Amino acid sequence: MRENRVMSSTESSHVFEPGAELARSSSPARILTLVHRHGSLSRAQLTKLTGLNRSTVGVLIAALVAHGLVFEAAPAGEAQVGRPSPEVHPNPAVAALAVNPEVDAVTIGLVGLGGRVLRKVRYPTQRIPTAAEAVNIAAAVIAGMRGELDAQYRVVGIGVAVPGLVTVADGVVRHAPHLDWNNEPVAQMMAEATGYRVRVANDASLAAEAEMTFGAATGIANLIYLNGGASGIGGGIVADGRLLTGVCGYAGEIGHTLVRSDGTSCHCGAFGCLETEVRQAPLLAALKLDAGDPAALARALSATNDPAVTSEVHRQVAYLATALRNVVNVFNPEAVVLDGFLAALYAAAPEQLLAAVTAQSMREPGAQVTIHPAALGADLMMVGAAELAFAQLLTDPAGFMEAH
Amino acid sequence: MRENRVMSSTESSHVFEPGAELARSSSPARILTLVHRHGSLSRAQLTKLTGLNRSTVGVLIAALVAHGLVFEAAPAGEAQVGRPSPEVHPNPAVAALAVNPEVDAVTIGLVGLGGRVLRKVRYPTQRIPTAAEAVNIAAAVIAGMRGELDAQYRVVGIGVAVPGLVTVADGVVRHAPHLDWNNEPVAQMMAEATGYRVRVANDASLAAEAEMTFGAATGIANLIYLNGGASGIGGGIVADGRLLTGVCGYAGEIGHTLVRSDGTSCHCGAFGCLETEVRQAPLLAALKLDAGDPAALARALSATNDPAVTSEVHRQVAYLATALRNVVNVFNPEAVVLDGFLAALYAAAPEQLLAAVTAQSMREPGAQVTIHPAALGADLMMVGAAELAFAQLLTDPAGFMEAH
DNA sequence: GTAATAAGTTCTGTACTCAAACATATTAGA
DNA sequence: TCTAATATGTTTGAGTACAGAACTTATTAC
Repeated sequence: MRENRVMSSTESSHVFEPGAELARSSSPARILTLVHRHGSLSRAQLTKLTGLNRSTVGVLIAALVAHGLVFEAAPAGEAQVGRPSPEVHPNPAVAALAVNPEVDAVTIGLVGLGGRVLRKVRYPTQRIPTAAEAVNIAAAVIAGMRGELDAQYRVVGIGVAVPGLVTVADGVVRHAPHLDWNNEPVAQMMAEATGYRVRVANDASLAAEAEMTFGAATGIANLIYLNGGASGIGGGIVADGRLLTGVCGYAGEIGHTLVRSDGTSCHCGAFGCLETEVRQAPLLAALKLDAGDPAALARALSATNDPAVTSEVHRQVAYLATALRNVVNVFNPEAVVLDGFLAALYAAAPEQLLAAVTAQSMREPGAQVTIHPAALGADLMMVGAAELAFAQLLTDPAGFMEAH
Repeated sequence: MRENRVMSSTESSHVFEPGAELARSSSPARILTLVHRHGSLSRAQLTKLTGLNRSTVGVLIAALVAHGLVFEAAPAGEAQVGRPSPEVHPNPAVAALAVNPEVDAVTIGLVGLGGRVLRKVRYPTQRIPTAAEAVNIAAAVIAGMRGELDAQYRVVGIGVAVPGLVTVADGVVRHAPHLDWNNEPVAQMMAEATGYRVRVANDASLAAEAEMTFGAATGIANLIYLNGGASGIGGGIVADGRLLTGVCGYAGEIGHTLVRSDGTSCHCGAFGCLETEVRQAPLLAALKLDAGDPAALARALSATNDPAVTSEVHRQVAYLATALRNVVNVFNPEAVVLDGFLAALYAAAPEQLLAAVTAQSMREPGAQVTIHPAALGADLMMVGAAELAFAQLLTDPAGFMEAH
């Protein structure tokens, strides 16, 4: 357990160094990552999945057990012929903190190795929080959990999911339009306020990774994730199993691609963006709802047959299809995962969306792609942000445990 | 030297297996790849670049020398203090064949390890070649070179660059609209016709990789490549140093993204694509040229001050900027490389394009991106296609040389 | 109760890599 | 011209990761 220590502002080592995960993923890393992603696997399954010799797998798991990262237990499922293979479980006491500032709340969570959300605290705010306020709220909640954390958990760090452009290397939020944050060194602020190691990234990118790792697109290596929120559309792209980041970590802004040449101008500086044409507000207005809960929206959409609503749904689905046509042609993804009100929109007119995407896309990539609603729901951001904090541990378990 | 043997159609091993390069890039692979990409490097430089111990580097280079993949020579440049470090050169006698079918010709090349084009034969065709004709032409040219190849070279295989959608895993050209090829098993056909191992991929994707490896974007890990040809616009995307392929290898079709909602319909099934709005033909028409040579086009554009030409240039640059805005927001690339008539278009109005891209893109990724004309010119496709054939050798030099 | 099966365990060999000590080829300066 | 400084190649010995073979163990099938 780590001691609760005060950090000086020069002690920058608690901001994760970029390139720390450049080290080629080692064998212990592969095993720990598999166990983390699957929740639990038998030694025999790990042997098959890694392609390593079973004697080697034995040694590696023993080391992970010695480090307290995993534990073995008797097999649970129905028995097979042959000696039973013990199941390897991730140790949920090895945990990561997740922080997700939004326009109306700051959510703080604790996520165990294996991806289970162990604690979640949503702290509503009266107005849009500043970066300093968000950090203070998170730090206060974490301070409140500190006794429990130090007694029962090994916390590997904090992952912060921010709705905006983030330079991942230094953890600076360059521009979060809806929070009105500009050049906020969130990683440093959070590290100084809590003493934990901190990494920051774009929320939709983390969501994309979480959906690939634990959600609707488990095991799919090429996927597009799009989340429709009250304030806009965020996106994340996973290609060949890796999240696309671009040079600075800004990649994935599918919400700001052209879908309508004569569209209205967008806060991003352009016009006719997906985000300006496909919005939650007109749907809620047509339905005379004011709550932004995606599930309620989906229910209301399926219940209504008001032609004004239907027409708005069709209009938005057409623009969404155009955006998807672009990304399907450019990425040849296996799946598109829709979250938030976009999932509700899809549920309201699934055939229309799929038909429009297929018609506009090039034949071959268009025939490949499938569309799914997101699966992780409320815990998505916690899991995604935690993944950010787990990354270094999963890349180099032995090195990480020795260093911390 | 491999013997000239006849292959049966069941002998499918000569189509490269997918996933063959899944093996984590080994140390000999890293050294050979560095030498191949740089043309030559001193042992001291290799030690620094790989981070390996110099004794290890010595052993590895000795093995590569023993396999005849590289050779050492006295250092050429100006001398430094200290013992001179011998330069390691790729052996150009280890070579790959490159084939590039186009609407008016089939080009066959021989490219040595290190990326130098050693031979190039352009075989013009009277009409658009069928897949069988293209394979026959290539096989005939290769048969003609066979004596020289067997005597002086070790040929690692054939890479084919096709302007169309290609399933890389099995080497089937799904759809090449301008060649009018559909579901042509080019890898298998070429393997049977020549006896060599064959891999096939999209031409623009290979060009993107070649520009990253040897051309205008050397060492840039996140780049967008766009090539404007007589028949359309092809694109390739490199993210984190790896070419994006998508699930089936169709990724990169930036030519088929929306730039104009009321644009004309495109052969791809959609409308308002970059490829339908930005075309070489109207530029040539305005200039009263009929040759499609990009260099001549660039010269003519810079020489003219005909307002009709200028207006067409401005119109096309505006649409190109819109397409670039989309990819800049989605990928956050470090560089955009423009080739073919798009390079001429850029040369004609560089400030306009850059200003429009910067204005429309989100501020942060827009500020990051630079625009470059392509550097490799005529040899680009040969180098790119050869890279496809070299891939397996570069990934596992020892294993490859033992097996072949 | 015995065979078949599947898997964990132990032991040994090999390949890769590093570090240290040593050898060598060059420049800088006395 | 000689010597020091420097950078690098070379040799040797040791450590680590991993595979493979032989052996052991726990389960099902008959």
